[in-house]
Amino acid sequence: MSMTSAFDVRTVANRYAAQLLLCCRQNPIHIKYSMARTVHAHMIASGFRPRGHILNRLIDVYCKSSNLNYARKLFDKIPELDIVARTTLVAAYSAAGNLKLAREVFSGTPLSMRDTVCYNAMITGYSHNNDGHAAVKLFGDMRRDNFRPDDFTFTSVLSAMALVADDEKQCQQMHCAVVKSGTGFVTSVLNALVSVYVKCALSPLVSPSSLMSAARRLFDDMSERDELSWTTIITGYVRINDLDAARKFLDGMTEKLGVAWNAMISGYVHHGFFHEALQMFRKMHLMGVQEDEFTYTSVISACANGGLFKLGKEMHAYILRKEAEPTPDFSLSVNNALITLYYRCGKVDEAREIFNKMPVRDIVSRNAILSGYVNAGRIEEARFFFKEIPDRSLLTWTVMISGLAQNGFGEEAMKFFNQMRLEGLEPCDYAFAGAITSCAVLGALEHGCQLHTQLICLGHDSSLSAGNALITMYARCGVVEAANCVFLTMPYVDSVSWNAMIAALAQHGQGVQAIELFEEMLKEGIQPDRITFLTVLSACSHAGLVKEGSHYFDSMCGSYGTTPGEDHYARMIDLLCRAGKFSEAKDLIESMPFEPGAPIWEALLAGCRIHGNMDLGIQAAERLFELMPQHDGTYILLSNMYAKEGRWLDVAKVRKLMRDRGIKKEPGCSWIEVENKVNVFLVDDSMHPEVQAVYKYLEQLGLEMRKLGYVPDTKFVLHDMESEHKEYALSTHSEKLAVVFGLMKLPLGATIRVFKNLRICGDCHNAFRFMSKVVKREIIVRDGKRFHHFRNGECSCGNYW
DNA sequence: GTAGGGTTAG
Repeated sequence: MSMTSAFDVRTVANRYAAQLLLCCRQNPIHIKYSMARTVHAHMIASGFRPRGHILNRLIDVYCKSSNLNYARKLFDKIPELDIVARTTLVAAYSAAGNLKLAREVFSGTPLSMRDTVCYNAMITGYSHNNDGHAAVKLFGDMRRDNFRPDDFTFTSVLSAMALVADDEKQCQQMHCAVVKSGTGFVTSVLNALVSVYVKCALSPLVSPSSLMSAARRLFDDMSERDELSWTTIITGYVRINDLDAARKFLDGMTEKLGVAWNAMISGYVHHGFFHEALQMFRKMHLMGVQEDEFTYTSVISACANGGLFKLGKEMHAYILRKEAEPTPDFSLSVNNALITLYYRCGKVDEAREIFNKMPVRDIVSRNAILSGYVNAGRIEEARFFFKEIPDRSLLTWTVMISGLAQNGFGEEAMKFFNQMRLEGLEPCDYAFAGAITSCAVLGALEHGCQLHTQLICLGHDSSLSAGNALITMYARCGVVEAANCVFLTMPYVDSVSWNAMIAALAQHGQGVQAIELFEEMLKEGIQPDRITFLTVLSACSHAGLVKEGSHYFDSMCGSYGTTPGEDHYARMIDLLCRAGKFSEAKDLIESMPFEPGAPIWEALLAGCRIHGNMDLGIQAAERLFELMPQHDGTYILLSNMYAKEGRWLDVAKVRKLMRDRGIKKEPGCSWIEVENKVNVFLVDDSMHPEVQAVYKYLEQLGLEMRKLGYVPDTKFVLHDMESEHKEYALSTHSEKLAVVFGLMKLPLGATIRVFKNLRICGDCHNAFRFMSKVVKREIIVRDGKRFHHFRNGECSCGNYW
């Protein structure tokens, strides 16, 4: 082999260096990566060993392409890596989020080789990966080992401290160290110090204003200030919720710094002052302050959160005009905000169109689209989209879990929650809220309680969203007291919490208490929303409070400026019909500002069923058949109306109609928890030993009841015309099997909780009322969205039946 | 070879 001259080596090295430089210029990272790999392959083929800045550049590109394993294979084994290469590796590994690798390289560097810069890189690594404590500790080690911290060190360690500092003493100690080190005049160090004070101002242990004034004094004494100095003070005021001080500070600024204005605008958005945020933007525009993607994202988010869709669209048009050729960075954040704007105003397809056109997308874009599908109830698309997301974040899972739960897919939501944990993600309070909601949907009280315990253990018990989910869960599982306990012990509540608690009382027949709670809510100055009114109207309906219901319905448009929607009208019709006030119900329907739709007729039919108002009921059913001929609920309501009057031939006609029109009687399934074991009942399982046992018990019970003289007077026993077991006292719906199973297993006085995947029908309702009296147990049945509580022959429920 | 902020998803 011929000796290569020094001259040749230099030429080759220069050529490679030039090639690498070329491929690193203005290319997306994956292109840089593949170009660098090609150059590298040439080096290997020609026997050239990269060193010095060529090696560093290669390391940089490989690491940034997040192909860490490949980078490791190439570089970790090189024994003679110099301190510069090692520092590059440390910085690159930690920038890619892999602290473990960074630490390995750092620890593998002997003390004699280390310098301040490599400590700085490691401290920054910790700081970037949110490990403030480790950064501060390494800073201590560094000083112990006699390395002199410089201005870079202080800037990094202070920004790490801003993650964890929570008392004034720590701030002052660091302040002293800065002064002693002689870096106390460096702007970046002082900025970082100010932000530590600002962070401390948020700690519950201190007085925010005193820490904030310390930060402000530091700022006032600075000899040189840059953009960041101003911005830090503004965000400080914003964070301690002193928006006026922030605004005053900004107004006093002589320089026109876009970043500072951005901080102010986002502060307003954060605290819900959307109009103020937009006003700031207008002023900024008029004064000619530089706008950028941060400005636009905040402003669009103000429109999205404030429901100002028209303005939002105008902003969209304005941005398109202004930024003819946006950079990928610009369009990423702005488009993400736009996606949110569009799906929030119900235009998921427009949002998706923006997503499709985006040059670069990230996890935020994907999560936003996923939320769009979920919020629109387009679960099938959400499932598909979720599957295609490669880099699922905690939020991705959370959106999916709560989306499934809210759309009634409780079991699937639970599966996702468990899967997420299996993949090593620790659920946040929102994820818990989703899982708890799925327990509410399933009526899984035991599981819900377990989640409640875990929530407390993980310190999420003061969470608003989890608390709201717990109220609903306990209420849906029949434990109103627990719901109330959660409501009373929550540190912060919002209108959702109030709504949930009012609904909890209403669902359990405590209509009067529900109204009282509503009045209390008004006294506390909480603005009722459309959901509140829906809940209050159904509370009135269940408690038979016609006068109060009408009053609240009227006050909705009057005092609270909300327009009643079709659902509100439907509740009013329900209220009036339950009270037998059919002519008033008819008047109300005629006075409606829109054509009555299905919910209105359904409420009317249900009311007619209760009072046996056949003519009107049949009219309502006819309208429903026109509007939605395939909806099984209408047929069930109608047949129950006939059944109640003993018109069995008409019942049979309705059943025939159902068969003729191909409306399937869905296979019902019920389940009951006894001694922590879940027992599932399907009507089709008649040969199952457990079901056989139930039949046997049922037979005995039937005999007993006949002996007591109950059976001959009860029409419901014969109602299920298709049952093979009609000779028994109770016909064989799955929920009845479950209840009877409960009677067999649970002692007198116990509460039997049954959950059903379909609506329970009229004869079951009668049967349970009757059973709760005869067998002296409380029976709680949950079906779909409704709740039935049977006690001593009475039923309180949020239900038409 | 190393540093500091303002934004977007529930």
